[in-house]
Amino acid sequence: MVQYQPARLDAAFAALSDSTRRGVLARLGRADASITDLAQNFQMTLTGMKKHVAVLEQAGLVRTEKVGRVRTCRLGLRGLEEEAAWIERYRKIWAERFGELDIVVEELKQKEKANGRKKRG
Amino acid sequence: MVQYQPARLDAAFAALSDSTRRGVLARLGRADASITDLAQNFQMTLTGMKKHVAVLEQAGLVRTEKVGRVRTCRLGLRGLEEEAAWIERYRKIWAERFGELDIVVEELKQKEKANGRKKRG
DNA sequence: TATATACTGAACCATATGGTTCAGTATCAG
DNA sequence: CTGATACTGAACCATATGGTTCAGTATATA
Repeated sequence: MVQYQPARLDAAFAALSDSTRRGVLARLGRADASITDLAQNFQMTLTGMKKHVAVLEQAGLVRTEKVGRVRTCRLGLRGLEEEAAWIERYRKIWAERFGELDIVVEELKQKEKANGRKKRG
Repeated sequence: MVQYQPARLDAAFAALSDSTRRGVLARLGRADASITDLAQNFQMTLTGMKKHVAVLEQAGLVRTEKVGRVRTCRLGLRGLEEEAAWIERYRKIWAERFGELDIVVEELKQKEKANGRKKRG
């Protein structure tokens, strides 16, 4: 059983609720970047970008390290396991509640392709 | 390819960033409820709960209908497909970037069990 | 040493959020 | 008609958010 830590989920979902921050995550997925890099990339002041990075850092999604003048930003050590788990749980509830199993089915199709015959036979 | 609508993701993730609202979704997953029900359930004024419901409604996660005096709240017509897709995409990037493929592997295990032989052979 | 670069912190601003109270309006029960 | 119930809207409050500018500090470069 996954144990949900409310404050953690709060922080992560809040961090993800801003398109600039989602963009920063995508950007850092391609390569590490300095605050200056990110600020230029998203057309924002250094100070503004610093704040976004701080939000991502507090949510554990980004970590940073300052060497000399430059603070390098990288993807954080944790992924989005809890968040994914929460959402998946919701999606199952939702699908059950509506009896519209399309979504779940679509997801399971690949598995079914493989295992389906067992049941069919 | 999934097309991401920033404003929609903003609204949904923002809606999910509050534990009361996540609780409301879980609650509505079990059964429809009135504003009064929810307010009692989460120890809050009607007005306060109304606002939370409004946030969820705007994000498309809840829909409501007023009959007589009572506004009944139900799960919305859309699930969290986009949000799940965004998170899964991030998780893949994250896993690739770290070379720690455990997460992806764990997810793909079932599929691989099925399709693996094709590649192996 | 002088200058440019990279960040940082404080202060400010407008708006949003999460909650409240209070004063309604609308509906249902008798 | 009377009263209770269920919601609604306005107003208020404290705090957070997303951004800015401005004035630093620290580091690299010439």
